[in-house]
Amino acid sequence: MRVESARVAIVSGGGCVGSVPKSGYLAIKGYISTMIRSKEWPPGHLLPTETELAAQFDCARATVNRALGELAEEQIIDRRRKAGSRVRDGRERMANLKIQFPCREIEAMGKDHRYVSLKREMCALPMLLQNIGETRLEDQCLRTEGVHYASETPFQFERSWFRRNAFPELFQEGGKVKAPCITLLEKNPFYHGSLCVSASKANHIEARHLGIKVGEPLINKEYILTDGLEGTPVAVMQIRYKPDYSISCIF
Amino acid sequence: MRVESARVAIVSGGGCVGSVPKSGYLAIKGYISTMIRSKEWPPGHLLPTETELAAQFDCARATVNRALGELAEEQIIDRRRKAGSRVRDGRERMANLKIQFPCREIEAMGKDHRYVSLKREMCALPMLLQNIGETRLEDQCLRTEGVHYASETPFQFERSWFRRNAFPELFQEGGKVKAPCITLLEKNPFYHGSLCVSASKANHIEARHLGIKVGEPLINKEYILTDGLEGTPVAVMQIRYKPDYSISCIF
DNA sequence: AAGTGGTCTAGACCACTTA
DNA sequence: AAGTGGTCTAGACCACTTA
Repeated sequence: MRVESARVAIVSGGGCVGSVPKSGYLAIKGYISTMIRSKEWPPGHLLPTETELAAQFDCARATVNRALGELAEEQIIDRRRKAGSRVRDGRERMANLKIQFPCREIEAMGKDHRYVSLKREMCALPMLLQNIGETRLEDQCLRTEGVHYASETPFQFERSWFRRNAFPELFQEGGKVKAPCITLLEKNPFYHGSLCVSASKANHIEARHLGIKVGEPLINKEYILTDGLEGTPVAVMQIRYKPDYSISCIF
Repeated sequence: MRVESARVAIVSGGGCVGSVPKSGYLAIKGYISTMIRSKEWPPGHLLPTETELAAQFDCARATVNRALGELAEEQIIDRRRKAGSRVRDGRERMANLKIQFPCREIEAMGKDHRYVSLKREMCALPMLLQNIGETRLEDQCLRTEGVHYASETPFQFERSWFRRNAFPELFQEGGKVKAPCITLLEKNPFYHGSLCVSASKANHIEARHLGIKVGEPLINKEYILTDGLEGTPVAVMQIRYKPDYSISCIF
């Protein structure tokens, strides 16, 4: 009975077609979304208080609080104590971008993943892996280059650096060399870090191994991975894609 | 007293340094995060039930439910009724990417935004703006080209298409031409849509207006905007950036 | 000082999923 | 049939912010 009255409020309030909310807090969320997206409540508009909405939907304030909390997390509204909830100006939005390491990205396309190692050498710690304020620079680094194949087609050129004391197992490998990303994921599937997307021209090595011409545009992803507990940067992965590759997301 | 016991559990449970949770549900969240990120609970591990955690932290089950609910939303754990909560294998992550229209992106850098219109012409509806299953193709389209300046430096080359019946105001403009994105944001700040990032070579027009050489790599963003209430595609914006531009996010 | 959101409690009923 | 998570209630106390 109570839920029914909320549903009626939605349909009459905004004409939200085809989305029947299953439960109370989603009904409230849908009603408010509709009011905002139909511009009945424009940016800057002050929403009713939680208490008022609870009365309007004949539900507990906690239910309203959940609905408004999710809308705030989705950056549709701004909430401040005493000041109330306001419709945001929607000029900045967030989209969800999927983060996938090379091996996983190829598997997700339904293709076989194969890694061909081109280079493995020790080097000094690059700037990107140096902690801010860090004085001990004695730590060594493994620099790798290799190509990831998606079912016999070269798909990604990878150039990476791994801090030695974070990945001792990478320095003990003999025989067939595994893709570095596989070792990473086996070690810790919950890395945090940053991703930077840019464009560059293919140099001779990249062009040869990706099967394109020198100077063709490449899309680059550069991951900087940090250790989950301490936040120390432990690895840099630079991944280059042929120009037919693109990155998509919805918002 | 109750909160205190939860805090003790965190510190002893995982050695989470420097992050003192302010309230109960964050304490529980922090404890579980630490157990997972320290690999004490590996991927696939079955978490205690909500009831067990509520007893352990001496709090209500709703408090545990909030903590677990947020961890599920962050894709750290998977939750299923009767089956319980399990640690996810972390091979796919999500990062938040900021969506900013050209004018807003330049303002956010603290620079002045100026738009120079290069072309405005009518054309047929491009494929990208055709609704799936749509039969009425009589709708016309405005095609624009222009450059966005960030304090006198050309920053973005924009090529866009706007469905006429969605943006009648764009077709009535006289005098100085506003940047299309400004008209869009004034009309509706809450567009949904998709973003596709790719790379290409600068052609003559793009190179001349961005002040770079023909053939230099560009980063492209292509937005397809849909109407908030009906989901119809109403505009396509192709934005090209010089190769010194990059897109960053954290995860 | 007063209003508003943030969080928590103790209990409830239900939905879903597995055994 | 039984266990688990999903959601809701009615009430409470507190934190923050504005007037």
